[in-house]
Amino acid sequence: MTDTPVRVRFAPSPTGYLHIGSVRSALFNWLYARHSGGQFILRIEDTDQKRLVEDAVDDFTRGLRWLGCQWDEGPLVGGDYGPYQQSERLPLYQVWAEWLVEHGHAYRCYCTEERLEAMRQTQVANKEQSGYDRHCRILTPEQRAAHEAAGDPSVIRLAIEPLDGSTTFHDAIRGEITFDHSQLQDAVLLKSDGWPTYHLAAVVDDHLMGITHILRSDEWLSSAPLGVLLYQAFGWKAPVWAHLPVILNPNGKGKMSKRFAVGADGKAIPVLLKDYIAAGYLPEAMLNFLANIGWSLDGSTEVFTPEQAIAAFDIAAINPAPAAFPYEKLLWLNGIYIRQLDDDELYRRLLPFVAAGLGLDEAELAARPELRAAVPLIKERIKTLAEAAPMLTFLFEDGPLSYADPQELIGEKMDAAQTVTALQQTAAMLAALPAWDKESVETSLRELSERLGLKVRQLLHPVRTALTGSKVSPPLFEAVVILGRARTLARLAAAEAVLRDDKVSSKL
RNA sequence: GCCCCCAUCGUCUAGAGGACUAGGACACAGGCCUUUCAAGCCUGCGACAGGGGUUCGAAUCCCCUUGGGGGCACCA
Repeated sequence: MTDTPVRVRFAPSPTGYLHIGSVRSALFNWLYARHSGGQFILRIEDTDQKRLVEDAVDDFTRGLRWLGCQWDEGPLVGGDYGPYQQSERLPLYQVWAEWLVEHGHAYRCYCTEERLEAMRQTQVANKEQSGYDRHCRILTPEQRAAHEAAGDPSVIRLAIEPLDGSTTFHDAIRGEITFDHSQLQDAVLLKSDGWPTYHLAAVVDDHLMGITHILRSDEWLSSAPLGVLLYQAFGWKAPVWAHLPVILNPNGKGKMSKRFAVGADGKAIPVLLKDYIAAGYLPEAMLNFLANIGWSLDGSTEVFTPEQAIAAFDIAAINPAPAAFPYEKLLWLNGIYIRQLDDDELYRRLLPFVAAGLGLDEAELAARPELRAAVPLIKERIKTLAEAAPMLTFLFEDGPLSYADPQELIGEKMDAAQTVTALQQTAAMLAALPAWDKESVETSLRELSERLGLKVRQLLHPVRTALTGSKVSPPLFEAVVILGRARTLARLAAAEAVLRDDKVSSKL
């Protein structure tokens, strides 16, 4: 345990919606905060004005809450270390950037974009190492005065020092990591418009907000020494760094991009949390799934609660290797969680999805009895909430079904005539049934199949197809009950007629 | 190109020198159950990237090679 209370943060940039990889980073931070009884802070890093996406912050807060990772400080909830939006903290960064200049750890650079671009071109042409040539680092006081007098715009750059040294820091997942200073850039800390870059803003905020552990994506590893040097320059106590392994495309090729990901079968899969939400994944499944990428509860337990994860979470146990996104496993897990829900709860969650899938108004759907009755029938058959609607359309169709291929109505090892007879008999039997419940329907149909000398599956095939429009459907006896006697008899008659017509036409 | 990180079944992982005949899970294949499809249960398939060391002993430690990933902006 640490001597000071643990404070971790998730600091997304509102340049896009919540990416599934970011969500994993947020989750690990949250798990660690809860594990150690510390605070989880949400901070918005909106220093790139050009790429701002208007409703991104809303997407972040909704996504995090959907997952169940509530932050202790940040947007919507406040806190003692605010504001939690970097655009509202500009003076802070300017003050600290100035401080660095005054203390010789940073310097103003007056290089124009044109000069920088020309320098890059030359470096590429000569196959030299790329990077800023530190032109303005060695300006004389007179030269600086001249630039200032001329009103030339400037940025503030970090002065890497010593230039021939190296920086070593400890990563809680990977151990000691050393970077030679010859590889480091005199990175821009404050842009010419007075806004900070990530390097400055993150360090200033992490320090001012009392962040003790920085768990962030592996992509930041290369710029970590900049952060270390900055903490040193400021004379601040450095936090613990832990760089989380990146998540790769499911096919293992390249990291999952902001825009799309490639599945194992080469097809695209969603990358944004909101798309997973819309596809009908459960938050409890998503949390469980994400926690299992780069970390595991005990190596053998696949399904576990947030409480279990919190209790067992350990930064040092995180696997440093990049991981392909195991999409198939998410689907499987989601199915597990769906089956764990009780029927009323599943019904509640299904409502908006089925309404959307069927093109019905949610209130209208809720007023009907079919969906609630069908929940137990589809529970074991869906892996996402969105998959329910297509299986249930036959229950909400009030008119006759269309049978694209009448041949599909014909039962196994049966002909059209036999099928017609079977459908007729079924209709007659069901019409006369005294009670309309599952047992009565099942008993009568089983008896009928015996009487007709058919296997149950043989009889049920045409009945199923006639009633549902498909060879595949939820369990038939229950479906018949939900469908009701009127629609059942109407469909049986319609199917029989279609088969007759088809038989006639094929004989002509 | 340069720097950094990583390396166990197809995939997610367990394994922190002897308990490894390398465990679990997804996927896949077969079987059972069965009114279709599922679900469930059972069985099977399947890995320590390669090469050198260190050690009585290496998946575990070191080195090299190879492979994969990430980063090299007035973006984060």
